[in-house]
Amino acid sequence: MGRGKTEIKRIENSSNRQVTYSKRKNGIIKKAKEITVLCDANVSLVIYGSSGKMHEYCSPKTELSGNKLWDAKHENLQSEIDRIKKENENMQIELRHLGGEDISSLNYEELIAYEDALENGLTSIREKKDEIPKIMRKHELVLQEENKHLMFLVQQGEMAHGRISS
Amino acid sequence: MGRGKTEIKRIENSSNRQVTYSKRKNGIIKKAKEITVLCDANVSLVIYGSSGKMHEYCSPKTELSGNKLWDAKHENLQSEIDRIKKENENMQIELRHLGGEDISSLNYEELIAYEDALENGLTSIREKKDEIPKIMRKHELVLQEENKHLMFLVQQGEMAHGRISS
DNA sequence: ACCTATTGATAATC
DNA sequence: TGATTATCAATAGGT
Repeated sequence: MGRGKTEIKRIENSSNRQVTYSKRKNGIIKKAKEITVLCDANVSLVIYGSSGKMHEYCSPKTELSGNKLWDAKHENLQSEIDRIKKENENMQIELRHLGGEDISSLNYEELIAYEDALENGLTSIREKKDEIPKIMRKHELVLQEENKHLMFLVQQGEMAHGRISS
Repeated sequence: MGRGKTEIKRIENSSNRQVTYSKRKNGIIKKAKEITVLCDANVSLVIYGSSGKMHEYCSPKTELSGNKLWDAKHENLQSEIDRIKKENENMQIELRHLGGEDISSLNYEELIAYEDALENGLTSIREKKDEIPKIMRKHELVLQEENKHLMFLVQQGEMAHGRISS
């Protein structure tokens, strides 16, 4: 349309192409708006010009179920990632500090705090560790008792069947 | 366009609306294709008719940089979140273990490993901690020396001006 | 669905 | 860029 029929093929002249792009982009957006109003339709339209500029149109109802929703979701995800990464980093630093690494930057108070934390942890771990042999010993004793009992029952059983125990 | 000017407002007659929707939808998709070819543009277009049917057009290059890319990006982000969360959780558990919490489930070997780790960390931290008073002491000595020097200079200056030092 | 009068979009030009 | 206009393209309404 316009002065002379237009073949649908790439416009080689760069500035012509830019002009046509701009005009037609507006045309499409206008039509999108129109069909939205006329027909109760929902339209989500994104146009990337080769110039790099992006234009978009979303009909009102689509705004929350189309691309923008995705954008929002994206941002949410990204910010969640950032938050978790931050958390992660802090924990890594703390773990390294607890391991005695990268502690040059710590001041005296921080060092004492870590010392306390490590001592407390060590105490708890050692308590638990030292409990275990005792528990194992208990289990051993219980098992030994049970063994004795079982052996007694076995012997009784054999005697009741008139066998001679070996 | 057509027989009589068309006002841009909702078409109340349902079947007319449907017909117009269908025609204009095709028109928009055609225009989208045209701008794609003519101007090297990328278009992502989704139209939801009120009838519930959805139509879409993506220019070839957009197919990988438009909605589908977003989908992929979503998946990437989601999996990154999962990965980091996992990492996070592990670190939290380790931190708690190092603090002597939630250690009931640990076996003897693990307890010993934590004990070693805590001892090593404690050793490093204590070394650093014990260094600090020494460094401060050094600083103090240097400052004292400097003080002495300065006082000497002050005294000399006062004498040169014929004053009597108090 | 097809047809065509008519409006709308736009290519060329300034 | 923006405006103009001759032309082509899209389409509203009728069949």
